[in-house]
Amino acid sequence: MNEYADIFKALGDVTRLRILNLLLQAGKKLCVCEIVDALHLPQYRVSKSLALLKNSKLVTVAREGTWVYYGLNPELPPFFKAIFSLMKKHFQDVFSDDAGKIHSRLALRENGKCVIGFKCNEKK
Amino acid sequence: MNEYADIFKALGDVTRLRILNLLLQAGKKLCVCEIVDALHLPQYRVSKSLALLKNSKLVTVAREGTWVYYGLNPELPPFFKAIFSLMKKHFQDVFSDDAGKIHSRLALRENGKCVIGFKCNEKK
DNA sequence: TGCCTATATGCTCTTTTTTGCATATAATAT
DNA sequence: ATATTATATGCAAAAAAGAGCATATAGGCA
Repeated sequence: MNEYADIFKALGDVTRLRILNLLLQAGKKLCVCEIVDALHLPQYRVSKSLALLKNSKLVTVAREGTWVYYGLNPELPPFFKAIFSLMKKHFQDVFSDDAGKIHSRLALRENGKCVIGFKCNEKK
Repeated sequence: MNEYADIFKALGDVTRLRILNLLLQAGKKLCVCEIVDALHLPQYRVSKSLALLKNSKLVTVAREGTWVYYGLNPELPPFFKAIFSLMKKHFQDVFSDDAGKIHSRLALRENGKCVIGFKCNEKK
């Protein structure tokens, strides 16, 4: 199909937008349980959204032991890098709760690493 | 759902992206037959894409007699205006044929108005 | 080895989107 | 009216996306 359409399609979903926003606002790689906890969404849903974002090359993955960290792909074409910086700026207000939650969650890290699982089992 | 996700979804389709690109590169309102001609797509497909873009508030419509002109919505929120200017810049290369075609088509206008229908009946 | 925790994925059901065709509407001219 | 041209839209089939649940995999540790 078309590279640009595909990426816009990947952006056309609230869960995925919220995940990307977390990564943007946190400014660092996040592990899956941190995202699950911040978004209050079922784990399988977060994992599936992350899988799609990874297929679209928007995020990259790095496993560290049991934990898996996702980060924004630093090798994105300039066009989408520009869109990401727009999102970073504008989404602060749109998903403001999420940003707060991820920051409290990040405060629980030890030596910069996630050491707890997710406490949130809410089905939304 | 979510305003941003909805608009990204509207951008997640090649036909719609190509239409928006025409509007961006032309810098003026275009009538449906001009778009059909430039994109070499069936008329119903262009009309349906335009209808969706209109529902997403990305474009506006103005009928002038038999002809209907579509233009970029000047009242978009700043976030999407910014995305549009990114698209205008970057899509010049991506859909370069389209831009050439719409310019030759626009050369056929008289007094700034479209005076011919579409000559292209191609099914792709 | 076996168990626990973190994460991924297969499967099914449901909902949305896309595609194509045929037809409807709208405006103009005869 | 009727015909013609421009545009929109209803409908049905096909394809794709989303939601939920259950289960699989993978790594760490007893």
